[in-house]
Amino acid sequence: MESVRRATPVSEKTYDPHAIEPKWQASWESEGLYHITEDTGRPKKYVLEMFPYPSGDIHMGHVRNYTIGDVIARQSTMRGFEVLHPIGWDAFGLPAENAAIKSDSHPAKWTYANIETQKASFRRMGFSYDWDRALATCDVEYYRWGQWIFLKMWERGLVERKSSAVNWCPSCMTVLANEQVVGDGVCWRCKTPVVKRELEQWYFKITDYAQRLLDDLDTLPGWPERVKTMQANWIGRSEGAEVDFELAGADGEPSGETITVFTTRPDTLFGCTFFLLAPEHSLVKSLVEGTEYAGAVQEVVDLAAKESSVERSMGEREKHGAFTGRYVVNPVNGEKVPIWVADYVLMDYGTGAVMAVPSGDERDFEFARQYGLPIVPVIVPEERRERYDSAVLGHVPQEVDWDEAYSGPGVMVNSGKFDGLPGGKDSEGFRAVTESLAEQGKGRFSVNFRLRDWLISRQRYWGNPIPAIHCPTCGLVPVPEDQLPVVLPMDIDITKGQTLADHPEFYQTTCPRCGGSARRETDTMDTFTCSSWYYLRYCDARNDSASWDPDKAGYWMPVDQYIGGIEHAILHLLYSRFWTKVFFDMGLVPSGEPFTNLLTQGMVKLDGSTMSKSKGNVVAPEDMIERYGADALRAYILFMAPPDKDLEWSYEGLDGMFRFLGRAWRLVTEIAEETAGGCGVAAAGDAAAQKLRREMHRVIGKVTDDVERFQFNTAISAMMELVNAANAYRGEVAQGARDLALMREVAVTLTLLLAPFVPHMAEELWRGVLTEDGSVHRQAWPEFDPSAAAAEEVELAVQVNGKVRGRITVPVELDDEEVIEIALSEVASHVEGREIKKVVVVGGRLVSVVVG
RNA sequence: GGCGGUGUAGCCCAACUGGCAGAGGCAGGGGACUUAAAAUCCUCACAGUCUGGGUUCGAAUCCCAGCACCGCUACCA
Repeated sequence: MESVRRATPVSEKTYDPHAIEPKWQASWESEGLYHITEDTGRPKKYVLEMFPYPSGDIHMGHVRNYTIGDVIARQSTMRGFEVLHPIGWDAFGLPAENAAIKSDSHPAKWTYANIETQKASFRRMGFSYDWDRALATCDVEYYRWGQWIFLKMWERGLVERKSSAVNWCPSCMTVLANEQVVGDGVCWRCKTPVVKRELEQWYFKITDYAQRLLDDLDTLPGWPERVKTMQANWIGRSEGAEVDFELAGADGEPSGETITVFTTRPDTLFGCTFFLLAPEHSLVKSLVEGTEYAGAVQEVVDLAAKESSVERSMGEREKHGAFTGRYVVNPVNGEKVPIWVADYVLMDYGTGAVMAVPSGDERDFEFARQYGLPIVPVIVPEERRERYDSAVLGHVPQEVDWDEAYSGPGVMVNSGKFDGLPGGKDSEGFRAVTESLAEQGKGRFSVNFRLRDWLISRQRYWGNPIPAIHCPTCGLVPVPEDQLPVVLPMDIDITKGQTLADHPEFYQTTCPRCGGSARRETDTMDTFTCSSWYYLRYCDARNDSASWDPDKAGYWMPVDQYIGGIEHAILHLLYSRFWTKVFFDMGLVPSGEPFTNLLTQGMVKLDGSTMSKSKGNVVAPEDMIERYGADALRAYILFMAPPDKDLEWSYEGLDGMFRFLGRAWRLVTEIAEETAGGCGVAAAGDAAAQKLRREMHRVIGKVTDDVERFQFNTAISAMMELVNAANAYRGEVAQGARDLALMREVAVTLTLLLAPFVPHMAEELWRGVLTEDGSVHRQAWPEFDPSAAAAEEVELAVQVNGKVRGRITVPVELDDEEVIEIALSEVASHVEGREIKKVVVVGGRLVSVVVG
């Protein structure tokens, strides 16, 4: 093959991102290229990335998140959709307060300065946002509608103020929702161990929606399975029964008082050999007061209180318990069961009381062994029944020769009239025992959820004020709608750690109901309330008379593609689903689910660990933009790995991406020069041209398909192949003999395919180099023509007993029988004299011959 | 402990969901161009898919049993 290498190019216009990127960013903005409206007649698509917290400079995680969204948005536009692609800032929150304290500034100043910094970075990245819809949740024009929503929730009975043991972060000096206590019992934001405090707080009754939140996960096929699993686990639905145990008085006689427990295994009730109360249970004190048991019980209570304030250790914790000296009566057999206090019983799950069945429950088993309590087998595998059945033994065994509890299915023994029934989760015995209890009024089928109400009040300044007033005569009074917004005052001395509770001008007010003097609520709302509806505000961001116009939400919602980090699998994504269901019930949105499809992107790592300032292993996006330009960074972060997988940063790889962009640039510019004098008419072309044309169409198909499946890494590699194929063609066919029309088509196609990935470079190639009209980002996506991609001949491998013994090249239109004939003659020497048992033809791939 | 993910060339990653293990890139070797270097271009080698079984004409892909690493979760009755 003759190597027809160009000499020094005629034009020395090399790829220079620093010249073209700012130019097009300014141009797009002045043209209003990304400003969108509702009434275009094109189908809508809502592409959304989780909005950032304005923490300062952007990091690689942002780059990845927003680049993925930008490619989807841009390609969707080219494919004919009217695309809503907005951005904003989740701007309330504690870091602003902390930073302000440190720098003797104001949270607002810090926040808005950071927003400007990030905005500039996003512009430099070339993201196609409709800036006219940008918002910050700390803008009063935004948060006033959060207050309005709060009032609507209140009207609907979804707001509650109640006292209970709550999570308190001593570092953030505020309470936290359960979802915000992460990992090993630490604060989601500052990682400080959380302590329990009994406090009166504001809640949203998300538990009212527990069943719907669980059920509707099934309506989300476009969500990753693991996110749905995590949410289902968090909601934690358990089917079981409530069982009422009557408390025996101190004299041992029935007291008439009952304690109800929740159990998922009512079939094991006959094996209940002790009864447990959580240390925090309200009955504990009265049961032991003045008795010889008080001391030991108090020790357990004190230990538990200390435990929860100490960082919990990994793995199993040792169990502690003490007998109270009192008994309950087992409703199925009237037996007296001792009541113990145990620190493995949680006050905030179920009723805080547990029927302990050591033979069937791992924890109870351990506790029984530790304190020498009896273990009565009640569910045993059928084949071992005789060893434990009182009907055989003549007495009820009080001990088992087991190393662990048996919680699997089996047959009921030592259970009175239920003996012989199958036992286990959701078994016949499970139902029979519960029904029997129900008949006597001592129990009932019941469903229990792990999910608890969402604690939304925060004792912090930089948040959305809760629109409520405490009136000494009227009690809790909502701020009337026409008195909204409750404006967050700016004149606060944050360096002294002041909050609204230190601001009399704010909290001194009058009761809207009776006119008397009253105190305004000084807590602010959890920042997750702000992020629970921002995607709706984008639909109608400048509305100053409503949170949003339901018609506009009806047009854009639900979000077609949502993109963000897995860390919000429960937090933000659960809260947003909850609010959307409330809005749906209010008729404000068209669907009960906010996000139809969810893509959770992986982390960006360096040397195997996540980048973080504290580890000092951060690669700053701004530095990379400065060196290689935004386009190379965008393309590279997509090229390294599929979007949902973690990726390992490599500087060398970015070099390679920059080289590729340079090659693509050179290819298009050289073709532009070569075809500057006209292209002539497209000819049938020689073999080389045909090959290039096929390759071009194959790549169109591949890139289209890959973008649809979010396989941006392979989409980019396909574009590399197209560049390689075009260069091979130019190496093969001498200048003057080339098919100019085809080359021009390749250059145009490549530019269009590149456009969503490297928007600045593609725009410069389109308008500047190829001198085409309009913006490349308003062009139609290249049409894939399968027939143009199809080859006339295919090469097939011929296998004999699984080994490749030859190759044949056949016209694609040959039928299987003809292919087999050619294949057999190709491998005749391997088949000769042996019996052909089977021949398999895999179209376009291979022929497999099986011989005896 | 529970749930989930990943394991393919020195490295990052592909493989039409059962069909010849390699598309692309990085790093490496060789070459062209250059007085030289950089840049650029051409070219080459390298693994039999974590291990052990099984199903199949055929397994990276499906099944079973393990191993390793990484997430999330965890006394939820």
